[in-house]
Amino acid sequence: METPTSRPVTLDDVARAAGVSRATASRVLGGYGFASVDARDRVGAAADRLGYVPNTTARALVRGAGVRLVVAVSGTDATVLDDPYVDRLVSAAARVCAPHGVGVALEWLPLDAPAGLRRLGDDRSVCGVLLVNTTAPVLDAVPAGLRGRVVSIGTGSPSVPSFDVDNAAGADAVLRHLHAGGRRRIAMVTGPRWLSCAERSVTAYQGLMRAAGLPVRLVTGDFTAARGGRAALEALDRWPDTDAIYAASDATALGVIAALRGRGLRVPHDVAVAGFDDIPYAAVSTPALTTATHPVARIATAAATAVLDGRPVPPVTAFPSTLVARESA
Amino acid sequence: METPTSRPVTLDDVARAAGVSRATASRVLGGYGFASVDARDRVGAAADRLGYVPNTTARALVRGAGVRLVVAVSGTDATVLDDPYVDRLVSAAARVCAPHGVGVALEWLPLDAPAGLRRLGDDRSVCGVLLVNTTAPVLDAVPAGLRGRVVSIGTGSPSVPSFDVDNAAGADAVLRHLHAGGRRRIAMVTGPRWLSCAERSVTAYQGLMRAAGLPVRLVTGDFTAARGGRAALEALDRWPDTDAIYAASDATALGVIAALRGRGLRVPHDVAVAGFDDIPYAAVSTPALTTATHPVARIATAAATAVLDGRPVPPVTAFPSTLVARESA
DNA sequence: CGCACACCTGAGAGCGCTACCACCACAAAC
DNA sequence: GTTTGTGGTGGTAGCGCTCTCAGGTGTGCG
Repeated sequence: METPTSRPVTLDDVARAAGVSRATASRVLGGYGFASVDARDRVGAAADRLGYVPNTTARALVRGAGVRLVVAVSGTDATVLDDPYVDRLVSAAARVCAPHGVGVALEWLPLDAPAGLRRLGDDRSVCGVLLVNTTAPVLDAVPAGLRGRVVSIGTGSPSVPSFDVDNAAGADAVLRHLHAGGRRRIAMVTGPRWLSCAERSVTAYQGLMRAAGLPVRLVTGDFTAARGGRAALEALDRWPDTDAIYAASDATALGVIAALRGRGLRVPHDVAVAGFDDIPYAAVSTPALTTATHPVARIATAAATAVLDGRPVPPVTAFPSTLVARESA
Repeated sequence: METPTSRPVTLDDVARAAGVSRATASRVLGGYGFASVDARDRVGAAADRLGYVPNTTARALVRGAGVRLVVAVSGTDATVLDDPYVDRLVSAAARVCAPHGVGVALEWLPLDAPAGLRRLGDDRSVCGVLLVNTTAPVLDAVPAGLRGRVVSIGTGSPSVPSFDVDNAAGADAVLRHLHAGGRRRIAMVTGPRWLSCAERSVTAYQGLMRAAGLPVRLVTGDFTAARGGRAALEALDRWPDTDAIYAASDATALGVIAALRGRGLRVPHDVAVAGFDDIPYAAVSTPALTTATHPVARIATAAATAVLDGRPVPPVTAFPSTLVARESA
């Protein structure tokens, strides 16, 4: 297939073997400009024979294109990177980027130092940024040079298009289901309060409760199961007659169920529990978790594709969230 | 901080601003070779003032270094990429690679066409490969040019170092716990049978059962919850007196528990269930899952660091797995 | 026949950077 | 005085590729 020397096959080698100039070989392999059928055949054959693989790095350098897509996750500390949600985002992005010769990097963007975005904007090896857990300060810190190369997974801004699940619709569907099931004293375990996109479901919850003349019972969570459990107990202590708990994430909901069980409360008999995300484990939990879908992989795929394409994107792309009614509520 | 022109700041700009040659600026910023204190100061100041960020792409090109680390997951079809295990691997790798200016790509390596590795070996933009779900054909397909740049997460070979959890020890710990709890008719739901590293726990199971004079009851799973549930029912149909099920993964175990519940069987009263991995949801499942730890992030971090460093690595690095006894067994 | 207008080609100038090499200054050793 | 360093520096040749540009060769048309 290739010469015994370990030197990698370059475009020059292919051109020489095909008896054409490097320029012609580049045109054929790059699929642009003119090239005769003869040249096309010869170059193609030579490339196959030599096992030529274009050097993405050199190509990126001359084209001024980037080779990395950075997933920048905001948060108070680096533990935000431990979230399975981030794992799914990164993984889906890495899958989309692979055929383009682009790799994905994962970074924590401290909430109080969003200036780190400057560096990303000045780094020509970065072809785009996926902002996760966006907040207003982060959006403000996006340098002009990054415009068109950055999208947000969550809340966006006029200059930063956003991709996210329709949080409000999902919350709405779940809460209506709870209400339809006869629940009237519904508490909510929120996500982190500084996270603007998570606040949408809080707003939806508040709106629905007020409209129905029901009490608003908010306890703060952070999307994790452990915190969800503690939050549930806190809610129970403050409002012992609570008959349903809506958790901002399935992980939280699972923690809530475990805590409830610890208190000797039956789900859904005593307290109904519903989550958000429809993670794989929701279907096999005990009881099976009622929740709303959150197409994380699809969102990440769309966001990464948008940056990779570089074409203008509508300011907001909301992915529908639908109810998945199971046993827990 | 920088000129109003959108042209990115290059090393030339810094050198000019500092009144030195590009070579000197490169030495200072690269931290190699000689440079007077004066030159060091001037270049450093100029770089700061101009907001210089080195172009990783150019650096990689001239150094012949790669800019991507490819996570190549073998499997019968592309659904292997949907596994949360892969998500964690990719995410951890992306975190380690980020400071090095390296991005992570995720690819499916068809089990029957491991020749895809050739391409990765010839691609100079690839600085390394993380083989996941390795099998003998995959290891055989690793081209010589990739030696030293590829490591396996799972089983390795003389030329491909491996990083993995100590599957046998984990299985051993869990099974001994089951045995100590009085269980004698222990079935096992395996991982995919073609996956050599997963077979280690099967071997451990078989060895332990035979040594204890207990029946070997194997049903095939694929690490997913859905398949785990079906496998559990299959085991129950074949051996109705089964009093414990050891699942090769926590996801499987969760599926097993759900299926058992569907049959009206109580866990652990009627059938004890244990898993492997200690995923976050294991602690909050109902009942809380007994399992053995699997430090996925640490493994991926070590593997990625190894390829990034390029230093020789011991052929096998086994990460300990310890029992986490909870309620389910 | 000349002219336009295709189609096709190769030379060559970089992309931004590293690293090799030659060179200079100065000091210590012979 | 010459030699041998040793710290410090700049010139410059590339890394492998793309893409502009100048220059072909044909064909159709006035």
